Amino acid sequence: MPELPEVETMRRGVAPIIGGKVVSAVRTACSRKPIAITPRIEEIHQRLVGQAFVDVGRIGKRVIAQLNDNQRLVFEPRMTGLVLLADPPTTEHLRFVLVFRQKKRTKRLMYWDRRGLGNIRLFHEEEFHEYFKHRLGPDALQATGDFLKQQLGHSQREVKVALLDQKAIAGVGNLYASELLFEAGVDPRTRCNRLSQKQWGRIADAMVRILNEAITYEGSTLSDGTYRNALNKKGGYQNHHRVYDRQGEMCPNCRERKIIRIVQCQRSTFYCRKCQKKR
DNA sequence: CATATGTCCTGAGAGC
DNA sequence: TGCTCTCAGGACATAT
Repeated sequence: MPELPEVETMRRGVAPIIGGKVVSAVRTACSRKPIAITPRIEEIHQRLVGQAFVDVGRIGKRVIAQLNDNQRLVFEPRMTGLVLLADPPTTEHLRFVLVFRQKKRTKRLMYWDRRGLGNIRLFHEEEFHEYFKHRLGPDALQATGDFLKQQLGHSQREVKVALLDQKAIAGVGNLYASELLFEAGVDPRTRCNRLSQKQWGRIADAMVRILNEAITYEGSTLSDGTYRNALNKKGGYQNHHRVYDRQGEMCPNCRERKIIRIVQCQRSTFYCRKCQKKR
């Protein structure tokens, strides 16, 4: 499930290769029910062919490829989407292909998505800013304690649930929410409006630290093996998770209590009762 | 307005 | 073996 570190890894893999490249063709490629692509593929083809990519950026869990006429092509992988340069895990779930023809060799940027819950959107510049203005908060790597407190400090939601709200802060998903709250020593069930300034500071610090650490390992490839970097290689951070999917194991911090699993908003949360106490 | 729930989708794994 | 059922969860639509 690509969250910020996985999407950043895809971005880093793709950026140096497609920067400056001119699009020669756009294709959909899938026998399955098509994923959401906006606008229609014919219009995307007409608007992209002949344009060059000038930058590949990211906000939260989206890859944002910018063209020289300021259009933005946005990939949102959601659960199982991958942005790839190398051949995908299966040809069956390949959904979208950009072709770059150079002198001799042809390069491709592919979007592969097993479950097909992701989407691709092409925006004009103003359209892009308008669309995300009320949908996405600042990127989670920019988090500070003051900002999180200002955004979420009055919410009555449990903090782990609130951290998944992309309008407040963009990039934290279910896996890294558990990991960063463990790092911060905060009980995931604590209501946001019960958290102290100091705790918000610890949460922000842990957020930036954990996400960056996961980026250095190129993200987490879980037991289903779905997530891959742009070259179709597995990430390595799953071997460094402290709590995620480790219920029943001893807490790596106190080594006294076992990690437990609870459910919040129909999603799994993992934490240590001793190391993550309220207040 | 804030918060909670249902929905999409596929494949892995459990249970019989 | 082979079937059916449940579950995983990101973001949005709809309900409370």
